[in-house]
Amino acid sequence: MDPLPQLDERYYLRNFELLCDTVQKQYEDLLAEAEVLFLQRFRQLSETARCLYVRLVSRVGPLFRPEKLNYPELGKLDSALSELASKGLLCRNVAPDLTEIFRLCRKDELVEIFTARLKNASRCRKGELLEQLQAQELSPGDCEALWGRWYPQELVEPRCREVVELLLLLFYGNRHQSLTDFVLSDLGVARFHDYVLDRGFRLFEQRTQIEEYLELGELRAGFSDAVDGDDREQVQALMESLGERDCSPALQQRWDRLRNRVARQLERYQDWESAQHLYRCSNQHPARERRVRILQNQGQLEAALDLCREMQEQAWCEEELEFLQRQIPLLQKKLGLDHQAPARLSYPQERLQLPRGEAGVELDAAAHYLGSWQQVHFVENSLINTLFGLALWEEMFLPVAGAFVNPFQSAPLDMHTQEFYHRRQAAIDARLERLASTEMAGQILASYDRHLGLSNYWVNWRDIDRDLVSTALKSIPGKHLLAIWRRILFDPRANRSGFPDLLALDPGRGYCMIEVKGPGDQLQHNQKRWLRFFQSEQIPCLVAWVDWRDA
DNA sequence: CGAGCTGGGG
DNA sequence: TTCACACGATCTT
DNA sequence: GATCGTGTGTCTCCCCAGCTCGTT
Ligand SMILES: [Mn+2]
Ligand SMILES: [Mn+2]
Repeated sequence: MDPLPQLDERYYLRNFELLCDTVQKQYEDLLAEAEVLFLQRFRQLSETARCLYVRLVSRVGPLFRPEKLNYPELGKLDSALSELASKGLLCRNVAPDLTEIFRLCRKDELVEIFTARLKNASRCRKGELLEQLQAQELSPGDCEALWGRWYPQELVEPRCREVVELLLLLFYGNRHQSLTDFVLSDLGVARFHDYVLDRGFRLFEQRTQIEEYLELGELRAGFSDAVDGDDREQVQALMESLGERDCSPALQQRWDRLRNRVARQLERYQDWESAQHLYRCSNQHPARERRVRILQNQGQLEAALDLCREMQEQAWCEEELEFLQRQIPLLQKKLGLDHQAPARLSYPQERLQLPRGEAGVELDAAAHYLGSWQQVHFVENSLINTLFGLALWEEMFLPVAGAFVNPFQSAPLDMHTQEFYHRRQAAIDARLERLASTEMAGQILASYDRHLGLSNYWVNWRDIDRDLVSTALKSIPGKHLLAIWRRILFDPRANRSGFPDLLALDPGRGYCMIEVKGPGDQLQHNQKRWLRFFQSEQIPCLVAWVDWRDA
């Protein structure tokens, strides 16, 4: 590997300032007063103070012990801390609660602080000590007193974290990327296709859309807390706010996914009414499937069947359709109606007796099939998806309006929506046509060479090397690949998974995709759908049912 | 004392 | 946050 | 036996220091 390049000493400050400038240019009219004020104050700080602030908000916190901060490039931190405090960007002398004390201190320090209240301290784990103290229900005052006696200095806390969060959201257009994306890019760890950034496009056109995104994030975090704390009332409260809330089209999917998760939790609490209500508000699979199952479990079979019929009019996705094909005959049978058993899926299969190996069953099976094939690769989804990404690379990064909003994207924003194919239909059709009519392997390998190492949501550079791409293309007919890619395009989100474990190859002669099933494992729904498709396209595949042979 | 985990860092 | 799997409970046998 | 629900591992780059925790 190439050595990583050196970064400028204060790279993190440059990155943050670039981010601030970009957001301000693009979104100035949507910023609230507090956010504008933050940017003003931040810019007035000395460079050292700005650096320290960026360091602190990039870390977990929320509180810090100043003597533990170690930033040699910033020199003594006292004046920077004072400056931050005087500009309102830092709180000093913050009182920590019990959990925060545990985060800030090592175990031996905790024993010093709480020595009188702890038993068997040396034998207990840190978590057990925390439980001991929590059981004693120290008042905040007690806690503060003990802390003050032990720690003579002031804890500090950077302020306006939520403003920084908002700036990140506006810059990236999501909540999972952060300043580290700059670093990874500068270091060359993550490199990106040279796509056209659509700075004229704004993901948010009104303040309310920003608020909605933030609210979604808060409710999601609230749900996570509620589940962790097994807090049934909080889940109930979430149900109320989620049911009523009306959503912008852009966020509808995410809201519905959260509704589904909350409703699922209500099911676990056996609160069928609330769950039904929330599922009814959701237009995202598996909301309707869950409603059918709830009705069925409550014995309301007619209602369940009615809902199934309604769903059949317009199924939301293949998975839902298959659910209906299984469930409708079942309900009819229970109701004593005429019914027709669903057509059973048939596919090539065989049983294998193998000695138990130490690695996964897939590798044992792969070794076995090396007896009849020249190569066997354990690739699951990675190979087909990589070929898909290589085939449609240029189309993936076409400058479609609103597709690229930050410099660190490995796919367009509409990748998972129905629109992805439609917006690029002419280009994609032309590309597939070209791949079909002229030598496909050369074009795909050229894409491999041209784009090697660039981040692409579909392409797995680590596991799929050039030889494998080349051999696979020699062995799999282009017609098969085109059929598979068309099916991926039909629903890129659902159809990017479920491929068989193994690809067996005789280079230039033939291939077979083999799904390995160990004892007790069954075919997943997405695996069954691909198997059915392989059958209809006469694509060679096999399911190998393994059990262990005693050695 | 050392294996293993976490958070911070480039 | 995804994907595949293991395992146990239950219902469809 | 099939199906369903739940929990788990692995993973988002790689290295290092500091820390935890269980073993000697
Ligand atoms: Mn697998
Ligand atoms: Mn398998």
